[in-house]
Amino acid sequence: MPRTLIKDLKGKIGEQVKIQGWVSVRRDQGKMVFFDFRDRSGTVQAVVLPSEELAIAVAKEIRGEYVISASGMVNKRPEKNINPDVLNGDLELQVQTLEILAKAEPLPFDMSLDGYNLDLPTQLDHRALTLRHPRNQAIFKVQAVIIDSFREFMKSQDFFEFQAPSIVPATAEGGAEVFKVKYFDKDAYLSQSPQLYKQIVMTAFERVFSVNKIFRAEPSQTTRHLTEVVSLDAEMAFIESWTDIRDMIEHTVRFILMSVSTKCEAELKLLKVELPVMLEKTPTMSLTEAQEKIFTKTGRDPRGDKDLSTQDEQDLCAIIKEETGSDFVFVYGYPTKQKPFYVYPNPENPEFNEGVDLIGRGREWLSGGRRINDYAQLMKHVEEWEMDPKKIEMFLEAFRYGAPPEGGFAFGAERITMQILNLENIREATMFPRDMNRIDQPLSTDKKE
RNA sequence: GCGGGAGUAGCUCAACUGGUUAGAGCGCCGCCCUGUCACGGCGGAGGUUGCGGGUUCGAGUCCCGUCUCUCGCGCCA
Repeated sequence: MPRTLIKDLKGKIGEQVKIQGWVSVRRDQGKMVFFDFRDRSGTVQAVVLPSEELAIAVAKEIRGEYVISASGMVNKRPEKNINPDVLNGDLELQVQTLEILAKAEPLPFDMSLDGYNLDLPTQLDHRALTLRHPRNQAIFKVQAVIIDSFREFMKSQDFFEFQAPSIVPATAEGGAEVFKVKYFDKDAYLSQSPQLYKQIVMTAFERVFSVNKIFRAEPSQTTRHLTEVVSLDAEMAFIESWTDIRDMIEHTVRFILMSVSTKCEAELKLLKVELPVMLEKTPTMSLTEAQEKIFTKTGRDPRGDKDLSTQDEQDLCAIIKEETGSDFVFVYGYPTKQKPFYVYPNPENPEFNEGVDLIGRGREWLSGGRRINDYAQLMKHVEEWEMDPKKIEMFLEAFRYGAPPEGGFAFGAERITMQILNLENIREATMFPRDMNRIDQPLSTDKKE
């Protein structure tokens, strides 16, 4: 008999079926035994009646996470036994034959829905097991929808997907720390960002995006930093103003939120998450205006700071939420010297640039902005930023031979998953997180070889 | 890098100002249960209180050292 998926059982009431999957829990009633049964498509209750002597004998052996194959009749439950609170609570499989496909050792912790309450390090130490928990599956299903919908929206706007390299030559820019790798008898580095590559590809394909891993050797052990990240990057040519970038960011994030809302209803319900509110037009202000607003509303004075602090972001979001109802705010115009060489300075006030950040629910979601496309201006910045032109020659060549006005943006898939789901730690939104102190296993100093 | 918090059973936690044999829930093992709802009842096993030293009649608790985890800030084009 072919295997039936649990999600298809509703249409098979009264029929003989075979289902295969994992046992989430066994409820042994003595003479009869119940199981909660799980496959990739859903969960259902199976019941073994006392009359099925062979099956009962097998059922008594079964424990959590055993993999079993069960055949029997799909029954509608009697009215009084219907449970509206669980999936498939109105039907059950009445088991006739039971086969154990794989045994499982006793679990190291409680995997039940109610009892699942692990410290994050414990959860990550046992990722191979905790990945099976419905809560974690919900998080990663949402993440898959986020990445899919980014691709879908970019393609709908005629963006071209390219593959950015991970192995790169000498560090082009200061700032973030990089991982050095042995490259035959030479040195190479892991890419921190596809920034320069996406700008190169933009000069050929106009609108480009990439979904790729980036690596950062920042010595930061926080709830929102990883050393290995999935970066969602976009770059577009022929813009008229940095506001074209702001608008594209807004449309992209709106599309992602809508996709999550329609495709992940069950997951959002399980995770008890409400999506943030994005207005028709998201409030937009300069860094200076934002700092002024924080000062007048809170009395705390961040005016003149080179960037928004963590506290500033929280305060600003609270103020904007109260004034407009929006969970998001765009902030543009950062001190030119504080940002990378390629960011476009405001022609009327070159002290400030045309970079823009989207801040939501008190944290930075993504950043982008207009870039310098004029070769002479770019070379002037290369000089002022004391960079070695030889190290970015491929990038410079693209701009030496005609590059249109352009800009782009980038954000981390794990970070945005955390933001959308209101998770407290980015590691929850990462299947196999890498940080200073962990690569699958903790990197304890006393365990070092 | 700076500052705070924590480390007790497989997991999550408790143990008032130092005071019997360090407890509970869940999990595990055994028995019971014909409609359970990630059940229920009875019983049982399970601990070098991270590690090392010190103070004390007495240390999970106080002191010193050390290791690990964690949170906040900084860093993070």
